[in-house]
Amino acid sequence: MKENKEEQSSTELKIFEAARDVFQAKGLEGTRMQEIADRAGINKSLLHYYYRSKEKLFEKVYQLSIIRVIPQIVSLLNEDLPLDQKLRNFTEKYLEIIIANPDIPLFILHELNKNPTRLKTFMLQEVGKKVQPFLEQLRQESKKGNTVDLPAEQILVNIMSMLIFPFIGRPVFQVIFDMDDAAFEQFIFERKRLLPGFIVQSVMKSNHS
Amino acid sequence: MKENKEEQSSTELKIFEAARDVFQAKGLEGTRMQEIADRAGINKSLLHYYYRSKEKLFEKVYQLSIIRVIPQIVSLLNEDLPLDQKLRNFTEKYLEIIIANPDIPLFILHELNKNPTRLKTFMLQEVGKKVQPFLEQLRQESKKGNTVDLPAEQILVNIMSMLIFPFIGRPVFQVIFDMDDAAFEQFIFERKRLLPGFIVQSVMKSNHS
DNA sequence: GTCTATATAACGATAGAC
DNA sequence: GTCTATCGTTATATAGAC
Repeated sequence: MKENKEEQSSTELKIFEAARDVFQAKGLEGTRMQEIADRAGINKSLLHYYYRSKEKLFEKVYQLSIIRVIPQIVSLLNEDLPLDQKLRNFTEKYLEIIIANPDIPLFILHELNKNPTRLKTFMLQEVGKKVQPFLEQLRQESKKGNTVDLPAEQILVNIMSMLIFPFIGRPVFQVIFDMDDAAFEQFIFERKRLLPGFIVQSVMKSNHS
Repeated sequence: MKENKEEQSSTELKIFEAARDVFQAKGLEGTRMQEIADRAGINKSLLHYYYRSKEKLFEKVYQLSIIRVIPQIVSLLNEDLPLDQKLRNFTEKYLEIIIANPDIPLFILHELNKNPTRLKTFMLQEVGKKVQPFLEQLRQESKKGNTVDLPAEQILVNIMSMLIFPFIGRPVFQVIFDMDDAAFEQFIFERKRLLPGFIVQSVMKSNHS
């Protein structure tokens, strides 16, 4: 019962955090063990003492990056709420999660596209099962004529796209819209305020127009 | 007048195409010159004969990957059409472009996030200028009360997100929805049919409900 | 546990024969 | 132009002192 993550030696934790930062910024192949050591303020060989190899260290970082993000999403989709409230709630909360971890989506998806076997599929399959009730809820509301006439999967992809892509495409949008960093953060802040309503409005058929 | 790209020796072209495939699949740092040589069916040193260094070869591939995609988009946004038709047209055509080049978005965005100075900003600034008239058109229609009440930039980000992200997130969606490759392509085919209508419906206020 | 020093392998790049 | 052989560097990883 004392095997919490907090039990790791301070050094091991420092290494992990340094590795997470560098890996997320530069990817597996772009990362140098030396840079991780420097950032952690320790010697290079200590990396191997705690985590046998670069690959093993990366794997730890990668798995935990996913685990930190996925379960929160799933739980948001399974709350017992009417569809419009759930959409609003999900959009707001998910944006908060991603604002706190803006580099994770590109990190996960880049490595996953390079190496599709990296992700233990059972993790995502678990997510798949948890998402089914939400898709079913969408289908039920669709039958009742309460939503736009679109397959549930397409609707979910639309929502996830609008939530995640702005952070992946950030450097492009900043140039096109001529925004500095502060302006882009303002843009995201505005988005957090406006997107929930837009998504609800796009997905639900308003009954009072 | 004989400086067309087709004038390159067959070897030079083979190298370029091999490099493009490998770079797009594995990124700059993940790519080995040996792998490019193997795929091109030639010797490693020939790579340096035609393109001095790995960095220079990558730069060529990267610039041309962008040039192949960007101008088409811009032209679609500048056609002289009423907003709803333009949205429909843009969505359809852009999906065709991206279906033909599904790996390019992640390739561009990953390298751009790692190295924001890589992209000659003037290229994107050019895009920015070309996009302004479209944003202006959105604002005009918004004033007339014809569109959803959202800043033009937010609307454009929503559209680009729904167009591009499904291809970047493909491996995740395939597992969550339990799709094999054929099923996913069917999903995209369905999307091409349904998305234009959804976008128009989401952005434009229908006047006859 | 943490360091210094070194082994080992891989990669980009070049020299030189043909 | 294209090849073989090799250089010089850098990266991961290990050995061994403290």
